[in-house]
Amino acid sequence: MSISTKREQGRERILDAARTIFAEAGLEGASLRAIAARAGYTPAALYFHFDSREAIYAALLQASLLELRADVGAAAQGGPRQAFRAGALALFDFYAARPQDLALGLYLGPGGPAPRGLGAEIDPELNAALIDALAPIRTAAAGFCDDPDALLAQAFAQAVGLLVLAETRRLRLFSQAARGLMEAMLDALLEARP
Amino acid sequence: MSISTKREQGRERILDAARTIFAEAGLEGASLRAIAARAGYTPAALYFHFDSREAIYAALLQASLLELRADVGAAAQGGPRQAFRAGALALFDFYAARPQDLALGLYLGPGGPAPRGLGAEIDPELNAALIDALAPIRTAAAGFCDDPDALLAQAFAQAVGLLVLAETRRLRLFSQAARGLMEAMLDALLEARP
Amino acid sequence: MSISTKREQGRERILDAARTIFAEAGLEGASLRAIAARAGYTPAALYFHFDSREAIYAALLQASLLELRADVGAAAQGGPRQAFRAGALALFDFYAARPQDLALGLYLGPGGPAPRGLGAEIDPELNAALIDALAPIRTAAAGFCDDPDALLAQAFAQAVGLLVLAETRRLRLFSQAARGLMEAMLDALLEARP
Amino acid sequence: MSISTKREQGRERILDAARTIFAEAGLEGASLRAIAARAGYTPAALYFHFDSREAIYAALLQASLLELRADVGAAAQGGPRQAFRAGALALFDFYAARPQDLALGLYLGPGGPAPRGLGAEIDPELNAALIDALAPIRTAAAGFCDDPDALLAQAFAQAVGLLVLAETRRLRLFSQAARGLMEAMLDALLEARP
DNA sequence: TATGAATGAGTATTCATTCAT
DNA sequence: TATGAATGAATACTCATTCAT
Repeated sequence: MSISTKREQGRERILDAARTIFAEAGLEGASLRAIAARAGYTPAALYFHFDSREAIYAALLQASLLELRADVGAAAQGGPRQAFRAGALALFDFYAARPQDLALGLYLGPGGPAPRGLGAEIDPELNAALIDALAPIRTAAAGFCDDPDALLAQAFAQAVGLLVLAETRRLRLFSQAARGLMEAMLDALLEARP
Repeated sequence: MSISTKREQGRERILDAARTIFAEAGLEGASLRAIAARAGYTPAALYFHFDSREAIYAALLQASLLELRADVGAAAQGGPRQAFRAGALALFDFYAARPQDLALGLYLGPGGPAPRGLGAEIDPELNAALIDALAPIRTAAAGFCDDPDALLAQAFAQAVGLLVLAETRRLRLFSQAARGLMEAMLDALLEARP
Repeated sequence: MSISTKREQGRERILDAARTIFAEAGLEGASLRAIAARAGYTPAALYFHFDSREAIYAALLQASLLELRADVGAAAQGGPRQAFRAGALALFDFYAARPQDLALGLYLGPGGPAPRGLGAEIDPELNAALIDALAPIRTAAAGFCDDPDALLAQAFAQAVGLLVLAETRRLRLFSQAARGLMEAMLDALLEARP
Repeated sequence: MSISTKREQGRERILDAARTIFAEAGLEGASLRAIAARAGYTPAALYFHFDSREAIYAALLQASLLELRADVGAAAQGGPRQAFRAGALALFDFYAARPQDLALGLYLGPGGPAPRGLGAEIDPELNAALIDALAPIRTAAAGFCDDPDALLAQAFAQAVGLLVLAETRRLRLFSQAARGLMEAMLDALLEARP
């Protein structure tokens, strides 16, 4: 157990460093060297804890998705329609507060939005975690309509779209009004399924 | 005319090469060297036609936005509601067919979705081109509601969100059903504003 | 004559541009491109007026040495000792006022003080111009001692040394007191040859 | 000890290579790549030992100044006047034997004699080392006159001027007679302060 | 578990120069 | 006389990764 603990400590030290760097410099600046330096390690040392730079990203994303699940799960309470609305807004708020996690989640890394996957092995695991995190929203949707996947997808897409456009400052109004637009869109979706 | 043509030829040769590389390797792989090699040029030769690598990106994006404007303008015909719907779907279809242009448009370059802008000087010009391209959708929306900016933003965000999630394969269903979801969402938006 | 005039005009335009760039950015920044741009020419156009970048430098230096000769000649008046002193000080003042010309004169270009010569062909010509410019000082020295070359060399070296050290800020005091040191050194030299 | 030795070995290998390249090709040719190649290293490997190309230059200069101090200190013995004379001649001899060190010392890099310093942080350190190296000459001067700074500056400037002019072959006679001129100048300075 | 040392491939950009037109 | 187009070689520096110790 002490060994396992020590191992965990090393991992956490690295992940904390990575989080800090991400917040400060984005995915771009989060080079392995930078993370190692911040963690007080040599670059080579990171390879005892992670297989590659991508594995660090993946671990970070995994942790982020766990937190997302907690947030969404806590919010999606009450009747189905209200739970759906609150869960989707929690999703929005989560990523609004941590834009780097969204970038990580989409792996908006060097190369754009579809950078040949996150590495074949880790993808399924992460995808499962994502589906898990969104499950409460889907479950709520299933309570009042028969195509919950569609509703979930639309809400998710709206959140991601609004946040990406807000982050990239593609339209002025987005920065301010994004949350209001998200709410209005959810209301429209709900109204359309009486 | 022959002079202008020759100059234009060089630019087009480079832009075509850049387009090809983008499609093959994404923004990530579209290094200046790679573009030059594909165009059959020396890296240095590109600097005769463009001031920097970013200027090539900008030219590519500019051209893309012009085409988008044409597509959207052509589609947004008929009564306001129908024009809105058709224009937004044209926007969706445009980027569905050319995902790299979306990456370019968001400049999802190294560093995630908000990489400190495209360089201060060219940003405004490109943003204007984007607003221009979306104008027909906004105009149509203004024909049947009093917050056309909101409607435009929601439709734009939905398209971007769906496409980004489809491209990144974040949810299985997206790839197939994205367009249907886009349509349904537009219908919900329209229904909510009778 | 009109042809010759036009040719001369082109040369002067380039040399003026080069002088400006030198003053602003030093030898380092005086690339052929920069000079051409400042002159309103294409880089390639300069090759109709000069054989190479070095040839431009050489022409600049040639002109500078002509001006130096004028200054020194005008100053080296009166009795031999006084003429020597005044001539040497004129030399000092000349380069103190135009440090870039000193850099050019020594060709303190990339590579230090002895960068394999200024190009074999132009060297002799420039050297003759230098000897010419310094001739009044030597002549004056010949009026009161029998080793005028030594005196000239020592005075020249002292001026160059003081100015180089002042320019490079190697010793604090140099910047202020350099001229006083030059005078005192000349006086010591004169005293030593009564 | 073995660790320190190995690390030192790498640094020395690089510095030796740099010295060789300097001697062969001057500061100009001493590119990072060239140094690395000569040392049998990859360019990237140099960054393990030094922070930048300038840091290599600085280390070289630092070492040179230490040797200069030793030479000058050893020579500046005996009564004040004799110590001054011998110290100044040691200075001259030192740089006469290693002209590249003089170039380095003046950092006669790209851009002429005053290329905006060696980088703000290392400058003071190197300047201190220079002052240190010259201290024995100054101390000796203080033993027989009340403006030792002036005397030091004049002697230093004369050495630098003679050597620069000799290296650049600006005057034929310099190459041969430079040391004699240096001696005569020192004698004149001493005579003028009885 | 961690380091020191090193690699090889890569980055964008600048340079003086050439040559057909 | 001048340009537009292009070259080839060079620049310092960064990257993720490997491996012996």
